[in-house]
Amino acid sequence: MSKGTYAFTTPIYYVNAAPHLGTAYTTIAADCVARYQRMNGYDVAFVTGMDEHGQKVADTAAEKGMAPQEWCDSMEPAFRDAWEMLGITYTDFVRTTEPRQHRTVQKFWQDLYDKGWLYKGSYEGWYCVHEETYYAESDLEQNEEGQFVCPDCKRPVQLMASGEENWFFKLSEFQQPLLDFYRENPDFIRPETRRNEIVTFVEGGLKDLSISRSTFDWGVPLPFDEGHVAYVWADALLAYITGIGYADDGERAGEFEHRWPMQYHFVGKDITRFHCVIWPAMLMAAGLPVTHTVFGHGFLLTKGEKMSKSKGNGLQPADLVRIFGVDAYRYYFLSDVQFGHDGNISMERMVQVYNADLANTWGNLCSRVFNMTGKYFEGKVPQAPASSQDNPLADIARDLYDTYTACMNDVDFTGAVNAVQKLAGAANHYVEDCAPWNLAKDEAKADELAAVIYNALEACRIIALFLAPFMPQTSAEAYRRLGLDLDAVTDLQTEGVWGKLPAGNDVEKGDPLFPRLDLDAIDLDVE
RNA sequence: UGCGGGGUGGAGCAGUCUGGUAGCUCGUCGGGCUCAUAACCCGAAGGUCGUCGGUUCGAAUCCGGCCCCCGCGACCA
Repeated sequence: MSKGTYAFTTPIYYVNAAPHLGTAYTTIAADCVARYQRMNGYDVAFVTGMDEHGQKVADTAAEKGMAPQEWCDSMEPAFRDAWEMLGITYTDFVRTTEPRQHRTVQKFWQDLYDKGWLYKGSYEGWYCVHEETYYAESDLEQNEEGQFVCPDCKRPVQLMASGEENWFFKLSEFQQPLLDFYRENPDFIRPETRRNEIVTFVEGGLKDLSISRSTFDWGVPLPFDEGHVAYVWADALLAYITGIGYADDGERAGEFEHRWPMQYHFVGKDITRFHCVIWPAMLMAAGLPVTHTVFGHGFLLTKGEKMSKSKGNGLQPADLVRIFGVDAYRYYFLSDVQFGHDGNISMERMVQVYNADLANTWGNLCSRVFNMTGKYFEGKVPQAPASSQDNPLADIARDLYDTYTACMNDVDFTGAVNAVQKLAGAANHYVEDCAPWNLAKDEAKADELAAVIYNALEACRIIALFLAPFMPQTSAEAYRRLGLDLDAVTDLQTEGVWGKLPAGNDVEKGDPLFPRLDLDAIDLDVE
């Protein structure tokens, strides 16, 4: 039945930071794709997880008086619960401390070792613990006390004793192969501005990458040199393949070969470099195909600034879910922020979008149409006269699948939502034009009334259907009120055809799907 | 210094790649309807598209100069 596999990931989130609006944003976007592709008949693999290794994690655990594993375990519920709250339908949650991830990391790097892509060397450089990266002295900055500090995080760096040896991956040999790859696969890095950045960076030359650490042991030991553990990125990136069964000889044997390469890695724009340079080079070295597309989305900004708690604008996902509900939360971030661009978000805007799009347009459409069905047809979908196929809503609905699909395949969530909302707007318009409340006063116009109500109901069904990847709960509820089951949908295209709503179905008015909100009445209580 | 993003009616954005009467949501003003969540529908006002110059029959869109804002610091996508 399946059209094939469709696999993608969010980043494997760093364990030291609980989920926030940013991580939730990436994850919601991925979930929207997951739900969409399932409705399209694909067998979806959606991998997320937690990145738990590295010195910073060990240090944090020590500060808390915990063993590293204990600290990581204590963070898992924060992620699992957040994703459950947001309705995230991941298919695998990979923790980098799991035995299967150890198997992946060891198998992968052993393979690259065997293939001659690694060598042991020392690095004459300065090391920043926070960034877990070495810097050349010429790249360093100095603080007020004259200390050398990390150019990225401004923290003091340590001079690593010469003779300290690490394993290096011959990344520099991939400069040309990567540039060729970018040229031949223009969709590999999206959006385009991100792509240009990466190309410029790689054209500037690549240094070999230190992929091991021997100064601490909180990581996966390299099988060919047990005194070294894998560098965090040499570990975390591989969680993507662990999540689809790489190095699994048990019940998931063969899954990796079936699902790789993936369609997408959805990442924040700050980590596109790791995904667009190091990761494809690692895969090329292993002789594996490269993920089709890395999408580096933008940041969410409040009042034009990056979000932060220290500036007092640290909205938490749970706060917004409490106020708006999970569906409106998802809808707002996916529809109002162009995926790929930075987006300004605010409570004012959220309330505005909620009231305009959800309460007034979509929710109210359901209310008025379902209510009239109750009033004029005893709560049953009227039999549509043959002529009802010919109406302005059917015309719009006919083109909707193509428009919507083109947007969704391009991860243009805003465009997809706008296409659906056009039908909702047209339906409100249509009801106004046809004025069923007048038709109901004239028995000679019973057929016309039936046609109008049927068409309006059918528009509601189709809107609910196409909004389902964005707002799964309310779409399922709208379907239920129409006497249908959204879970039974297996093919969006056929389900989206006009006229599928069966006459005679019971229609339930129900409470408003999206009660209007008053900004002034909202208890922010965010601090 | 450097790298990147951006400056479009009161607010937030789209349009810029592939030049051709400036579009959307909200807000404002006037009108209509009554099925509906003070919702819905119609109409109107409001922009020399940061700035200077160039190319062109024609530029928000292409080219060059300049000005301003933001990110590349922080719990972080």
